[in-house]
Amino acid sequence: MQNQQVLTKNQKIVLDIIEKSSQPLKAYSILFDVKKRGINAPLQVYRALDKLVEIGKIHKIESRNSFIACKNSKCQITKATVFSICENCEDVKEIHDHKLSEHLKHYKDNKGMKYSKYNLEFFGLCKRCIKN
Amino acid sequence: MQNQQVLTKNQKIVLDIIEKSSQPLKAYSILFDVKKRGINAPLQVYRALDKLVEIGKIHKIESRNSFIACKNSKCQITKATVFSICENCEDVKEIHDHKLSEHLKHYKDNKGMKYSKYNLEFFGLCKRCIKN
DNA sequence: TAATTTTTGTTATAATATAACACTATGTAA
DNA sequence: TTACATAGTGTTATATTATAACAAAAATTA
Ligand SMILES: [Zn+2]
Ligand SMILES: [Zn+2]
Ligand SMILES: [Zn+2]
Ligand SMILES: [Zn+2]
Repeated sequence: MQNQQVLTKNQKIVLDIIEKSSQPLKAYSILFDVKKRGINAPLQVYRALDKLVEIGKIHKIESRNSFIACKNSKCQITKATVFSICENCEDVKEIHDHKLSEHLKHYKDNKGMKYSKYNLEFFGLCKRCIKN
Repeated sequence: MQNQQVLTKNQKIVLDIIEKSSQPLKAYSILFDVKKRGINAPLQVYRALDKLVEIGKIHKIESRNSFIACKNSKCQITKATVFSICENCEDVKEIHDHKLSEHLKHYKDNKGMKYSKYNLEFFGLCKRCIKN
């Protein structure tokens, strides 16, 4: 039931802001946006973010310290994420590639480690930025 | 010649500390360690770190905001990195897996993006931590 | 030499994230 | 219902990570 969880007021407010954005948002930019809705302190935002990441509603883009909504219900179970990031315009998209996911999910190293999660970030130039 | 570059004094000091550590180090912990060697300010450390990352001598572990020395000369060209991170003891190892690297290097999405770089972080439990 | 670029040292500050504590709401079990 | 446990809230303060701005020194180049 983890991914059908009832969200609290603050969690809903923060998720709402992130879902309405096409691009990843930073914690303090979210804080700025939600001040008119009664959230006043960083910690209130970070707590909501932590929970939303935990239940898979959003993902953290580690290299950018920012947060993006997940549109794929499968992520909420797998905690396996792949992103494409344009280094020029900072456009970020989540990649859902079944073959790639399977490959990574089943990856085994020779050190006897047991993996439960992965995060892959591709960097480059998006179509639009290549042209310019 | 990028990866045979002559390092400056500060860059050498910082690289030396990181290479002597088996585990990733954080910028301010590096700063603490190098104070006896004449480096006094965060910026001096961050500047050295930036350069060392740029030339591939070290990598940043994005999810941990820490830095680890690279032992594989190939990384210095490819900017393609894979890490395994134990979520219990925080042990980090760089993974060099030719097949995986090739797979990722040649990955193409359907959005027309041109990738020049990637970073993959696997999370789980290391052999030792599984037993305990 | 002079001009240019890179690195340095320094102070200050920005941006990102968590600790600690008292309190409130919600769920679960006598 | 009461008691207890769990999770979330609001708040203040603080820790951690990272960069801006500027003047001076060193290294590179022409
Ligand atoms: Zn997702
Ligand atoms: Zn772009
Ligand atoms: Zn490497
Ligand atoms: Zn471990």
